[in-house]
Amino acid sequence: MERVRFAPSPTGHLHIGGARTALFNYLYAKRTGGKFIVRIEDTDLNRSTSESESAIIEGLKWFGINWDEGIEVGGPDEPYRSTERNHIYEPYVKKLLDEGKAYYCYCSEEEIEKERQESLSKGETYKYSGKCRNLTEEEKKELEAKGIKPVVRFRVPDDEPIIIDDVVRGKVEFNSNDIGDFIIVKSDGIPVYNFAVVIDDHLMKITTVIRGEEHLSNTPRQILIYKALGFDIPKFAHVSLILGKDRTKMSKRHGSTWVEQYRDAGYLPEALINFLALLGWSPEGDEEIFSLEELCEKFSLDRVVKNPAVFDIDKLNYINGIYIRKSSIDRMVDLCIPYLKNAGYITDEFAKENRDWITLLVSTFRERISYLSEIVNHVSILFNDEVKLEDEEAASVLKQEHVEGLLDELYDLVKVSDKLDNEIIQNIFKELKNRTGAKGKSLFMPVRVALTGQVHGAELVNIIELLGKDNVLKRIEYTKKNLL
RNA sequence: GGUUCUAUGGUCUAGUGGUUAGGACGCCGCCCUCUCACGGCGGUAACAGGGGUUCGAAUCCCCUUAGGACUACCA
Repeated sequence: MERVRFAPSPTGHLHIGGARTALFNYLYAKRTGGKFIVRIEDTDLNRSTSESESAIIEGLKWFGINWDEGIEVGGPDEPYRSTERNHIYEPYVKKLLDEGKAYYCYCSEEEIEKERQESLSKGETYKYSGKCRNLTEEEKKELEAKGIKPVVRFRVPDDEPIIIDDVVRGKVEFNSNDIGDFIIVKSDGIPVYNFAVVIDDHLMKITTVIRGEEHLSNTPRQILIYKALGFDIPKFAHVSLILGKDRTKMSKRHGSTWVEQYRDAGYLPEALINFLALLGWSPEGDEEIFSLEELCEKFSLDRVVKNPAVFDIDKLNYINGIYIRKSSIDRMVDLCIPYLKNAGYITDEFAKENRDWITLLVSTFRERISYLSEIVNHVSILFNDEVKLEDEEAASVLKQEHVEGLLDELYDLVKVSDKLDNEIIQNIFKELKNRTGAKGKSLFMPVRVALTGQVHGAELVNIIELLGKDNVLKRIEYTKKNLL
């Protein structure tokens, strides 16, 4: 059975790239009937925070990506946070030390940094000198007496080819000569990520490691550890990165990079998932719109491409728009209310008492937005009491000769009806047409401009219904007085 | 600099030796329509360059170029 995992380090929000990695792992597990594990790799004490841990977990939950074993849900390999697994790593470090496959190193960071700078200035690649490789017991005692806390370094074997048979990239070959003895346990006794992942993945019986390409160059180090410990090496699948418009790794400079930011802007989780799935993976047919369930059935690592993908917000907007339009109106209303509230257009109380009105508003405007927060831009025309002419074109519509008479008739018609609903408004337009002889554009446009100040916009009948009788009358008065 | 990955329209991609190089986003046009949007239809646009291999290369090999990742007591 396949066992895969997502092992984020809690040093920030759930990044869009991390989300895709998690998604691919999840989809692969579902597709193969395997298990998906979520583990927190918090070996970096300085940068890890519990806030980001929960942010990441919340992000996954928001997507509807759940896991079979791991943090919060538990499982056979508890705990699922590496800082709590120190006692688990210890024996493996000891084993390596005892077998001479690792050794204590007392070099100071300053010393190492100096060596690094030197080789850098000479244009060489830095490799640890191996100075502490063969320290005698006496020398170690002496160094320790000075109070130096050693790190543990892995003794990298000479001239050993390391071949990764990557599921998505094919064979990738490294040579151990290019790798210096690297640190596996920091001086504070905490193992370094590269070491902890190996132990964790092994103990959790991970069969396929699906992760971002940024880890590809770490993989030889990890394979060396697998070999030294006599562990079976899992399959690796390195998925290429998501790039910004300038083709560098997506970062803050490129705009929103956290899933939280997309959620807040009003992107739907299923849309983001659909979009992310299409970044680096493609389905077999021409169809592109898939639910999470459908993706679970279709996903396959064979169809993951090697080349990096540029994050295209236009396409995301397109996909999100599709989901906004096809979701239940009730859900959209619930999701839009916070934006309307935030903009100061409605209150909680109003929302409770006027659900039908908000429903009409959302269904009127949802076909013109690509993300939910955009709705506030469109509805502003309903809430400003004064009609503002948008441009010259709008002004010229009102300058037509028949407009004043048209507005007078409209005023009368609205005034005598006790309420305005869709049918009544339709009838008012019919009657208006009879009385004035105006039809089509010359009938509707002046009304639209008189009421909204714009020559374009949503279904006019809906706008009138949303405005309501009083507002319509007020606006006609205002327009006649100020804009004609 | 070193190690390593990548290369089909502006973007995401299909394609695994013989295709009029397919789809999607974007853009443009038409239709629908009071307008805009939605929707429908149509169009625009690509195999980075150079060498091979082959009867035949987007597809296989090499070089060049361009871009990316890594190069920490970070992950």
